[in-house]
Amino acid sequence: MAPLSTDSVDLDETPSATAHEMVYRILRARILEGALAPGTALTLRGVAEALGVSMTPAREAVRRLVAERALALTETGRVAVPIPGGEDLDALFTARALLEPELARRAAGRIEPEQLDRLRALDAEIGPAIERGDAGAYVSANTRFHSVLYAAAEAPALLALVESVWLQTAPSMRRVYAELGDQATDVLADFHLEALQALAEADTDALCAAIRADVLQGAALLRRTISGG
Amino acid sequence: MAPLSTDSVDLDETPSATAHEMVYRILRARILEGALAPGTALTLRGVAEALGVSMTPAREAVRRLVAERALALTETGRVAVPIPGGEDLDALFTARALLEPELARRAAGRIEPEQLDRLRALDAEIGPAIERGDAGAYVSANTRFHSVLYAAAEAPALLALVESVWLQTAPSMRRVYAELGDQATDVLADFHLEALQALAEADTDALCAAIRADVLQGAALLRRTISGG
DNA sequence: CTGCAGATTTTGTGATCACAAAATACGGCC
DNA sequence: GGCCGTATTTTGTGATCACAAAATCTGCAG
Repeated sequence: MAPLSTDSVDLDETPSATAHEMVYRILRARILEGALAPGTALTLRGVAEALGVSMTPAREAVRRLVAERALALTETGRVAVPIPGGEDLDALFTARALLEPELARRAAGRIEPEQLDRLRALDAEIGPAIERGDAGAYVSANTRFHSVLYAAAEAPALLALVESVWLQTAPSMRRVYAELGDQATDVLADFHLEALQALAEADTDALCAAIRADVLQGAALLRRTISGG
Repeated sequence: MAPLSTDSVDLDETPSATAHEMVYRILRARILEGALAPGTALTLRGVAEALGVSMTPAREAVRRLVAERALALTETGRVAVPIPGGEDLDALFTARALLEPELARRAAGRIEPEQLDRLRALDAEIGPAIERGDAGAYVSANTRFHSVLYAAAEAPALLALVESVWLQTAPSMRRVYAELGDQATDVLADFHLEALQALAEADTDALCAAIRADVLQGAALLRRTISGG
């Protein structure tokens, strides 16, 4: 139960002060940055103790993540970070490739200059994260880049679908980028820059293409890492 | 709390005998057939009493459905069937139009003759349901048709995404078909028949087209009903 | 009849407990 | 040393309770 702490969770946007929501946010953030490796086992009492709450809110937060497929139950009711197979990951990236360009399309018309600045700032975080080999920071910043962009789409139902997919792929992607190490700079084309340029020029089609390429690059990278070992 | 009963829920495929799972299945089935109108309020104690369990499993089942966006929380923590706006429904049908052809594509190659027979049987249920004006039975059979087809795709991650969308659209669609009444026979083209034929001929592209047309027809119908009143 | 202030009831939240099943640890046996 | 059966511990499940906030009801004043 080591990798659970309250720091680095965005407590600013915490409208609800309920315990189970706090537990949910912390666990979710840990999963999204890949801090919980695939296969990691969790226990309700462990989560509860680590976060200083009783079993009830821990249970609710964990079960919520199970419903979002971020966690999975064994046949006997135990909780663990799922280990998606190659086919599962293929399906998940297919979903991303279908849904994210649509979200980008909807975001293109509504994005505010302020949010565009935030995107630039997030993109600027990514390079350094790669260079210092911090896979967690990389995956995290990468996710937030997409998240901020899609928030502008004002399509919460679509965003929820995509976020469920992210939760399922993040633990595996963390491993991929960790194994990549310093080769990352060579292998990864920066489609985020293309996306930013397309946004600045209000070129919706180019934006969608950049996002799609970004997703497909992730899928290809994953496939390579799985088959290559 | 009237429209909650244990009958007509498929208890055959009930591997888990936990109380919260039973509650979840019953509520889910009710939502999918549109038995709970948009805006319907639920209470944890009400659900618990109606189904003969304590608050704990009722809470877990309800919160699970909230996580799947089938139910929604008000700002004060109350639970209700959400009332999606026109833009929400548009986004949800866009997601269906993107994801379901992909599921159909994957199902095309793997479907067994036995499952094809089940599809035909389900399709045969739909006509009579329309004629006797049973919107609930129609929506339910329709959903099961798609569900059985996509189950053959063996892509649980994709199926889960689509099922979450169904849960969000079903209450609204029930209203649409109910208002349609006996006009349904005239308005609704039977794309399921086209899909079945494409499956029999192993024509994957035709199957995807039929599924896509089926989804888009639903979207158009919904738009018409919303604007028309 | 309408509007509002207070009392009452309803409702979600979280803690605690008992229980059964599963996982683990232990010890003896071959 | 390896293996299996038993005892212990761990763990999820579900029930019950206390509490606070929200919603509803009640009755009075205008």
